[in-house]
Amino acid sequence: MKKNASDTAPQEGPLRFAVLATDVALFTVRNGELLVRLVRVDRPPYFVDRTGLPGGLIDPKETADEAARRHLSAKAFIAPQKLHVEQLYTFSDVDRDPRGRVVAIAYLALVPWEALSAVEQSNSSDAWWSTLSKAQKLAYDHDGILKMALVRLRSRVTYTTLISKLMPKEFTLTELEHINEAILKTDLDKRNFRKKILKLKILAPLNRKRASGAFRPAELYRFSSEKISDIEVL
Amino acid sequence: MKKNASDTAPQEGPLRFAVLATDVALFTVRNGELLVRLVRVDRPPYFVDRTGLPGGLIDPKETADEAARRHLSAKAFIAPQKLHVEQLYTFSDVDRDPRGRVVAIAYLALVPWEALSAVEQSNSSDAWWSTLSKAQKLAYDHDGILKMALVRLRSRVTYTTLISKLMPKEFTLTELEHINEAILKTDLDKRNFRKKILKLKILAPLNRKRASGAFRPAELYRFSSEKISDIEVL
DNA sequence: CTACATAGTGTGTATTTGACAATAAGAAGA
DNA sequence: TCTTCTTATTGTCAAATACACACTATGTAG
Repeated sequence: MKKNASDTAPQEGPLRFAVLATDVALFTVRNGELLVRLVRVDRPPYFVDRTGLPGGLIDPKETADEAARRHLSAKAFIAPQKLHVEQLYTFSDVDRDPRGRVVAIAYLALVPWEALSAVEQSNSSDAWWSTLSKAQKLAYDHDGILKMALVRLRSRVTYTTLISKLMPKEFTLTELEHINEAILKTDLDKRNFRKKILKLKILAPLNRKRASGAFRPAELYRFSSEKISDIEVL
Repeated sequence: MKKNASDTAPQEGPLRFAVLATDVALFTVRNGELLVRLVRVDRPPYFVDRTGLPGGLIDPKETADEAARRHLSAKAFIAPQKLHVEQLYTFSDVDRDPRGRVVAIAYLALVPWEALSAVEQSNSSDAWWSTLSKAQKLAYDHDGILKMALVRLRSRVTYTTLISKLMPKEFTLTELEHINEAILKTDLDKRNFRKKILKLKILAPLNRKRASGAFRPAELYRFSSEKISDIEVL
C-alpha cells in the first residue's frame, strides 16, 4: 500500500517521510554595520518575489553542515574557506513550510568582510547583503530563525571569542572594538575594552602599524589561533 | 523507478529521503548522584543486547519535541508533566546509524526525582536509571550525545537557573546545594552558595521547616516560578 | 536538660567591573 | 623643520563581586 508522506506512520527499516533542509543566517560586518545575506525566494503559489535566508534541501549523502555550505555557495554565492558555520537550532513545526513537512536545521554563519571576493561582496537581485532593519517579512519562518541567530550571535560574542570569526587577519584594536559595538549595538569604553581583551591573551601584536590619516597610526594585531577554541569563554 | 533512500537525490516538490529520529538524554538526581535514563537496544544484526538512550522515529505529524516526549513515555516509561525538555543538537553524520541515513535531533531532558512515580523511579531490564560512570559503550553515537548533554547541562546549571528543573516543589538550601554539587562534581562553599542563590531572589521561603533528625530543622523553599525564564542567566 | 548534628550566618581580602581624562605619536601641510 | 591635526594609547579610583574561612543557633531525641 502506497501512502502519501504525511500519513505514513513510522515503521521499521529504511523509510522516507520527511524533507530535510538547512537555512543559514550568514552575517558579516561592513563599515561598522552588521549585515545578513539574503536571497530572493520564488515558490509559486506560496511565495512570489519574496526574500529569505539562503538554504535548501539536504542530500542523502551529505551532512547538514555540508548542505549549509553548499547552499550558501549555490544560492548566496558565498564560498570562502574562511566561513565559520555552526548549528543554531532545528525547526520541526509541522506547518512551517506550506509545501509540506520540511524540517530545517538552521545554521549561524560568520565571515569577515575582508575575506570576501568582489563578487561575494556585491549585491544582485538574487542575493545581497542587507542591514538588519531591512531584513523583515522573510519567507517561511525565516524571521524567527534570523531573530534566534541574532540572539545567539550577541550572546556568544559576549561570552566567547566568536568575534574572531568576523575579523580579518590583521586588525587594530579600534577596529575590533567597532565590530563588537556593531554586533552588540552598544558603545564600549575604549580603555576598558582594551584592558579586557588584552588580558585574555588571545591577541598577538604584529609589531607593525597601519596609518590611515594624518595622525598616529595604530598597532596591528591578529588572533593567536592556537588559543582560540571555537567556544572559549571570556 | 524505485530507489533506496540513500541514493535518492533531492528534487523539487514533496520528497522523502531522510529518516528523522530523536534521542533523549534524561537526567535526574537521586541521593546526591546524577543519573541518566537508559534503555535496552536490540537491533539485530547491528545491535544485540546493547544499551542506549531512549528515542525513536519522528512521526510526520508531530514536532521533534513531541516525538521526544512520546518516546520517553513509550520506551523509557517516563511521562510526568514536570519533564523539562530542550533541544541539544542535531546529528546528521551520514553513517551514524548502520541501518541507513537517520538524522537525530537530540534532546536534553530533566526531571526531579520526587516528581517520578514509583514505576518511573524503578528499573527494569528494558529501561533503568544509570550512574554516569556506568553509562558507557552505548549503541549508535549515543556516547557522544550523552557527553554533549552533560557538557551542556553543566554549563547551563552554572550560568542559568536550569537547576530549578531538577528540584522538587519544596526543598532546603542544603538539598539545593547538594544537587548542584552532584551535577558539577564540585564541592561548593555553603556560605558563599547561600549568599549567591539568595541574592538572585528566585527563591521564596515557605516559612515551614523540615526536620530530618535530632538536630536543627531546615527552612523550606520553592522556586518562585514567575521569576524563572528558562534561560535566565545568573 | 543535655548531647547531638545539621542549619544558618559575617568578615576580610583579592579580583573584577565600570566610570572617567590626559598624553603620545605619526602624517600632512605650512 | 615646525606646527597642527586626529586618532592611538594608557592609569586611577570606587563599587561590586568572588572567594576563603569558623563560629553560633536550633530543634530533636534520649
